[in-house]
Amino acid sequence: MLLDDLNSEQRAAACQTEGAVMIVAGAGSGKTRTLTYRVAHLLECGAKPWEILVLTFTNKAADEMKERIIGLVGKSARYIFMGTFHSVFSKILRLEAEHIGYMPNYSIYSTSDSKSLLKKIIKEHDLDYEHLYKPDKVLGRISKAKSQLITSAEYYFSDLCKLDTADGLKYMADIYREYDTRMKQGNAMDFDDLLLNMYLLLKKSEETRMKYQQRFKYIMVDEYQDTNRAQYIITNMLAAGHGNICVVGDDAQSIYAFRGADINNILDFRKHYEDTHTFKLEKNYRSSGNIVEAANSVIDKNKRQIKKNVWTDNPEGEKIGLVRLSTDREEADFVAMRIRSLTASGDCSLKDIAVLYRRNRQSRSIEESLRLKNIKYLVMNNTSFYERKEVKDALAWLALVVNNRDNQAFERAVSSPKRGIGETTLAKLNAMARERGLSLFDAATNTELLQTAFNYGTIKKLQDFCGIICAYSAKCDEADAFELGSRIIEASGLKDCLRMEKTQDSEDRIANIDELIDSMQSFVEAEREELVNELTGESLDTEDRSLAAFMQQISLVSDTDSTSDEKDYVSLMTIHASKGLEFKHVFIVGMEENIFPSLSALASMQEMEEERRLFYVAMTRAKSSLCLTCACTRYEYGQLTFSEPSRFIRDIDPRFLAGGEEKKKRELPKSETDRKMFPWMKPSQEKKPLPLTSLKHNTLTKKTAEGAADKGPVLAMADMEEGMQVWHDRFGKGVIVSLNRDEKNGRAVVDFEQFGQKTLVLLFAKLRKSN
DNA sequence: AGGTACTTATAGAGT
DNA sequence: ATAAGTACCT
Repeated sequence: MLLDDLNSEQRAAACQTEGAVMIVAGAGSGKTRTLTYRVAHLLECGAKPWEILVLTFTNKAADEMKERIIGLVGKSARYIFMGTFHSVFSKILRLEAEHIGYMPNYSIYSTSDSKSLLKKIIKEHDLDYEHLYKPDKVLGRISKAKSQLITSAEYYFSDLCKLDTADGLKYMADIYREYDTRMKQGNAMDFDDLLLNMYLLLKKSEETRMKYQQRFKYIMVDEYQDTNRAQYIITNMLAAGHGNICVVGDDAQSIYAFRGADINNILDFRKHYEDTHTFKLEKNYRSSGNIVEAANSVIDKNKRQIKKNVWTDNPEGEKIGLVRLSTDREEADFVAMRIRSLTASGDCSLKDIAVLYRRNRQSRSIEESLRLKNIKYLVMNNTSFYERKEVKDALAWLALVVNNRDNQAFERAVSSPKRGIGETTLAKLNAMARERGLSLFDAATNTELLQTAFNYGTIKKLQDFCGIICAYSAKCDEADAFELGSRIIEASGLKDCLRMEKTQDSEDRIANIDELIDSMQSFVEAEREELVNELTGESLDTEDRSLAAFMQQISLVSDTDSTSDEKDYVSLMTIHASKGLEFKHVFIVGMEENIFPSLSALASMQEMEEERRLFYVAMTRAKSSLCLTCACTRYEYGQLTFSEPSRFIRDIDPRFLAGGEEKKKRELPKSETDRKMFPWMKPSQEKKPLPLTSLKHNTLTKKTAEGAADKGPVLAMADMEEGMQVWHDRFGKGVIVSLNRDEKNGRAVVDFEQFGQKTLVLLFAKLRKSN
């Protein structure tokens, strides 16, 4: 019997197929397992695969779950509609495009496409794109609006717009509107548009809404704690007919508030569905007793959370390792060495090991050390492959063929390879096109128009280019992605250019383009296989082998950058990327203030708590061993910087930390120069790394008024906010508890580390930002 | 138009 | 350290 593999609470959750269900699932409590069996159970009870919609947060999670369900119930599970919000919605929007004023072949703009369009708009309006209206910032605000389902037209009247005005960004709304207009003209959507437009589609057309409400009879949402308002509303809309919606989440693992995730969704869920069946999975099957307890002791420090009792009956296991090294290089070497000894003992392979870090760039030093020791590794990174120039160029050609109106793609494709169309020509063409509301492509194919501004040579160049694009666009409906795509890339001449260079670098670039072509081939073949299996015609994603479908898919797929063809490798990834995964042995590196927690989290309590949850996520990835490392110094922006151990280390109950026996093996700097660089190291400590348990108190808390000199300038009232860490020349370090911004009588209650709570008159107190 | 040399800001996470 | 932007040259 299928459900025998579950414990009673898991089984109860899996069997509750009807109505609103909320599963609060602690780390390692068998959440995926429960969801998987729930789907299998639904199918057993007679639901059809295509009536089930499962929304996940990452593609990885979706793929993994699909595989597991296929393992349970067989290949019919392929027809379950399962994927990330973005990929599922992009497929629906492709089918329903005309209802919302789009063409089915719309482009999906990456963040960098969006930013470059914004920059262009901001420049055109003679606004300051370097400081005030930084594309990054502007896109962030637009994204925030969209995640709250505020359209560009509504934005003018929104609270967000008032905030902009307060921040001196009075043209934000205009920029948003212009951006929106251009995106529509270009038949393009950004990531947030996929959600916003899905919402608009359901809202606008009752017929469509009913269609999907009836189609998706059972809806499941994974990682519910990381959904934003838009996702909350849309899933409710889809479930509005039958009310069969099941959400799974853990507030302690909410780590995407920065991207608009709203923890209130979990809380509001039970208000929205009055008779919600709630299940709590608290038994941890993953980690050793020590790890579970240590992680609990950390998350306990957060104030805002739903109380949970995560427990395990796994053996206590090893204590958590803690090592401080002198430099980031040594930290990396240490990790590599430990990995060596883990695998040498024979009870684990590289696949069982992960190195986690807060920021992508930290992978560098780790990679170097691993390479040096010949340890195979794989960096799970979202960008690297598709951000490479040659890949972007090739993709621009493909994008332009699929969607002629894609101006970003036009600009990139027309100038790579170089064909004598430069800045000047493009500027003129841009102006011309905008004046008439045409796309660059349409302008460039309009001979009469061109003759008003360009000489014969330029016109010829433009039209030759457009001719190639046109020829392939005409074949979009007949040829599949691989067939068409590989021909376009050949015709682009990109590879020919590289071939002529004949350098190692150009060889690599060609290989990258070939890899892209390979991925088109496997896209086409994967789809083909599905077609052969069953022909119900009911599943939305079985038939589409077109280049347009390929382009939309890869825009939403994060890439795993392969540095190794081996199957056995150490995994390197950010903590964010590690969510949902587990490893026998986990290293968390860079456990340092200003890295983890990150510098920008210091300002608010909310962000600090999110960082702590992130640490909780990191710790709970480990099954049997966990090792934390930090360095005294590291290079940042090419400059040597000094670090203190992370405050999160203090959050761990010392009972679960290792004493330091294995650390004796490590040697610390002994040379004369090193001694000068690390004056705080006493000779006796040089024999072994500093045990952090003893170190943390003196390093972290010893900080008195003498540090004031290196503090920042005195804060203005407007720059203060509750939860902010501040420095007072007399009372030292503290946190703002409450704030009254009255101009003359403004006061702040500050909780000082060493002096307790004080009320300060802001007019006189010189508060500085503390780090 | 396009290449090269110099300057500057920069990186927090990812669909 | 490095990518991106600018100034200047061919």
